[in-house]
Amino acid sequence: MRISELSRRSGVPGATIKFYLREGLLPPGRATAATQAEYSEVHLRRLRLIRALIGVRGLTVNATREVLTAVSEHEGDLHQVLGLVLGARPVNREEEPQGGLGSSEVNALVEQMGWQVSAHAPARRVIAETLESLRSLGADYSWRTLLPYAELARQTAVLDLDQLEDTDDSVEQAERALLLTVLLEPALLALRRMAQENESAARHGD
Amino acid sequence: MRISELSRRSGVPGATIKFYLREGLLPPGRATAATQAEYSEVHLRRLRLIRALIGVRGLTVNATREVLTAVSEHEGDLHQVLGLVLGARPVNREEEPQGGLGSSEVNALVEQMGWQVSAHAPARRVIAETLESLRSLGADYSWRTLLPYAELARQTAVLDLDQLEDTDDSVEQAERALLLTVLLEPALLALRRMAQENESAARHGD
DNA sequence: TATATTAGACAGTACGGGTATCCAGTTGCC
DNA sequence: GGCAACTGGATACCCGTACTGTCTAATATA
Repeated sequence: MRISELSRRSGVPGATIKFYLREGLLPPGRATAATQAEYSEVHLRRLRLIRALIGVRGLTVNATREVLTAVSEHEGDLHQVLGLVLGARPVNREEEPQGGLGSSEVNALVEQMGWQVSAHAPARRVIAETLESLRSLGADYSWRTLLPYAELARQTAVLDLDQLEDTDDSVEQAERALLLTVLLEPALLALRRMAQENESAARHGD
Repeated sequence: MRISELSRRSGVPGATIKFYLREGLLPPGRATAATQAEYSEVHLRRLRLIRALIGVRGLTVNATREVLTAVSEHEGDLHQVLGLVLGARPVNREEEPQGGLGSSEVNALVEQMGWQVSAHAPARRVIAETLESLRSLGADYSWRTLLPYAELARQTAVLDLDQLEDTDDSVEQAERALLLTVLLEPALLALRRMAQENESAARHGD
């Protein structure tokens, strides 16, 4: 398959495919001559995955590359792949040393839940930041407010991991881990919003 | 309070405050002369909210303005405010007419849950898109796969709405609705990721 | 009156995510 | 073998977003 066919079958403009090749998101095709390369079904699949990560989820090109290379380097060790995927931040902001006032709250939350979570998990930052923001806005949120949410998150994670059990193929499993952890996120938020609308309607009549 | 004090107390650069004023995110101060305006605590509070929406959550300036004006126009009717807030999309893409194959799936899901959700809720699109993406990638996801997630989303929404009950002040309530629906989202995803890491560690040893 | 601020307008910047153009090399087909 | 059509790769360019810097006339402050 040449680039034009890849473009036609994926719906992605040729120029954009070249851009992804340049950026290292898509591995180069097998070169058959100086101006000719052969692309496979793997490329097509990868291309669709890239589009989903960038388009459906809002990952940046950099974040997408990091996730993809991490997954393909460690395919086989599901736990490790998950760890790498979980490290990906949707909106990359500069890495500050951390040490804010909210991080001890996160520790309390993690401890209360009995969770085993690495100390440098970006998710810790996110929660600390959110708590700090909420408080700077006057809301008296603490880690205790998040506890029931954490319990629901735990149940969600059980659902997630269940779906990874019934696959043996390591490549398949790695990709599925990606889909579950990263691609499902907008859908889960959307579910919550619909549930909120419904709950609000139920409580305040219509 | 003049702009420099507003800048100092909020930590936001003066030039950026002027930008928000220009963009209509921040209402203009009370003009005392041609080159003098007076800002209040309300401005400070609003400014912090803007920063949280743009910085912590990844809202665009446009989305932020829409949400803020919607909230301040309808403060008082919590259900309506919620509806307006829920309409805000994190990553604004152009509104296509919709009608994809996934939307009937969303209908099935909503019906099965017994939810009352408006037909034009953006969340429907998000779920339909996600389902279509997942399937184009070969995963055999259907609305049934999402059912248990929907149930957890319902429980989350109950938590959310509970927290809005114990406030009478309508302005306070509107702002709290904003915080809960919009600002809490990254934290909820972060909780899920930590729970996934923990669950993965528990299942596959360490 | 001298100095510092200020509001507001406008131009410029940095970055992300692509597009468009060009060109030499290659292929298919008569 | 000749020629149009296509290809891969490099470079330049474009557009939107979120600011940031500079300027100016008016005002405040000492």
